[in-house]
Order: sequence, then C-alpha cells, then structure tokens
Amino acid sequence: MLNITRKVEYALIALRHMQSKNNTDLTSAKEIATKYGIPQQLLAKTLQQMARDGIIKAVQGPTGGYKIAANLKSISLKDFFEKLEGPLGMMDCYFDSECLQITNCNIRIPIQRINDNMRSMFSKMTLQEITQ
Amino acid sequence: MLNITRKVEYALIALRHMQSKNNTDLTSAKEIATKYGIPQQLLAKTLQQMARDGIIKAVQGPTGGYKIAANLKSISLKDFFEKLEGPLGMMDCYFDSECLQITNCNIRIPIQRINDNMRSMFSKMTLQEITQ
DNA sequence: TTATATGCGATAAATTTTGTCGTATATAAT
DNA sequence: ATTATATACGACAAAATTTATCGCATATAA
Repeated sequence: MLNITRKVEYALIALRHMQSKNNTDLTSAKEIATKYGIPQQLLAKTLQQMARDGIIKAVQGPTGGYKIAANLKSISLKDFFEKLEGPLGMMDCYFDSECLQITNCNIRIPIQRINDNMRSMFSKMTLQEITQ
Repeated sequence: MLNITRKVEYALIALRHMQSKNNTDLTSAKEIATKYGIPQQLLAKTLQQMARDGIIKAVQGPTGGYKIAANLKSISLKDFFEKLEGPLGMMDCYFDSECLQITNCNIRIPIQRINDNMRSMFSKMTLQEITQ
C-alpha cells in the first residue's frame, strides 16, 4: 500500500543518472534503459512527459537525448508526483467527489487530515534531495 | 498515487461507526454495509481480519456482531495499515529485495529516506485520531 | 540518404484490487 | 430440535489499474 508507480520510479532513476553527469552532456533513453534494465519505450514516454513539463530538455536527432533543465531544488516532491501522476491523495474524494456515499461517509474529515499531513511532508522535500 | 485501499477505507468506516456507539453494543457487518453502501461480504472479511488482529472482538450467532476490543490510542496508523495490508513502503525493495537491478539501482538510498519519513509520519498518528 | 534519436496515440499484457460464491460453524429464539 | 441469523474463510471471478509494446511520425547529425 502507498506505493509509488514505476513511472515515477523510472523518472527518479533517470534524473539521478543525468545529475551524475556533466550538465552539458545528453543522455538517451536507450542508455538509461540498458543500464538499469528498464523498458526503453516506457522510459521514453516518461522522459517525454518530463520534457513537456520543463523538468528536462529534449534534443532530437542522432546524438540527441535529454538533460536536466529545471532547478531541482525548486521542485517539491509533491509537485513532481502530481506532474507525473496527477492529484496526490490517499482517497480520490479529496479532490473530486463522485462518491455517492459522500453524505453518509464518516471518515471524510479524518482522511483529509491525514492527506494534508502527507501532502505537507512531500511539499517539504525537493527533487534535489532525491537525486543528488 | 499513494492511495489507501478499499479494505483500509472500509475498516476505518467500521471502526468509526462502532466508536460512535456504546461500547457494550454490537454492530453487525450487515448494519455497516447497508448504512454506508459497502459490499457486505468484503466488509465482513475485513472485520474478521481485524478480529483476528485483536482490534475488535467478534460475537457469533444471531444478535452477534463486533465491538472495539483494543485501545485505539495505542495503535498507530502505521501498525494498523501494516496489519491489514502488509509492509508499508513506497517501493517493495524497502523490505524484500527480489529486484535484480539492486546493484545498479541509483535511488535505493533516497527512496529509503522518503520511506522512513512516511513511516515516521504514520507512526505518530493513532487510530483514535481517525475514528474519534 | 541513412541511421538514430525523440514524439505520441492506440493497443495489449500483466498485475493488483475489488467483489462474489459456497460452505461451515456458532448460537439466540421459538 | 428446528430455524433464523450471525461470524469464518478458502476459492474463484470480475473489474480496474498499472505496466509494457506496437506502429508510425518527425527531427537531425553523419
């Protein structure tokens, strides 16, 4: 329970890998996929998404690849998770309530409290701390 | 991402419902299932599991049901989650490492740090806080 | 022109989560 | 005793989500 997804896992691995290199160097999806035993196409999509989000920069063509574009200190883990996976909460009713039981639900408030704690925790950690 | 399971959700609803009643009263699975629109059999299994764990006490036969048996202040949310769903962590390699990439993995340590933060957070919250 | 990189929608496979079924046992009420 | 209603629980099925692949397009260095 409370697992992160492979997508996030692969993204963190990729970021850390890139950060260990000179920032002028480019890293291809293939390089990372091979080194860490990750499905290349899936990783590629994740990298593309991070590129769209401005976290990394993509360079096309042969000899192309990715490099870190953002200041990782300025991106909280909460924002990072939400960029990749959408709203971060223990129950979906924290955000949009399709729940028909909402009037009867007796744990909505307490759950929101836990949620706030969790979001606050991830707000205080930055991507830099994870990938350095 | 980082959602709790229905099982845990149902368990919390049930506990809160029982706690709102006189502790001599018994509550049947049917009563809770009906009131909150929960699948009865699934809820029943969860209640049975909590009974095995000593969190609630089961009384069989007609007029039977469940009531709270443990001091909810003494059970942390972390312990509660782990009783119901097993080890609590963002990645499974935190506990048992079947991961073949473990030697190459470059985010194991950072992930453990996040994990520790999360476990610590849930260790500080008690069931009482959620169900009161 | 070719080879190799990213970009991306559609689809498929795998896994996990969620829910149901069937049967057994316990016990209060009649 | 019989009946009705509760818990107990393993096996199975359905649904949802996650994970991975496919196919084709575009970009660009050599």
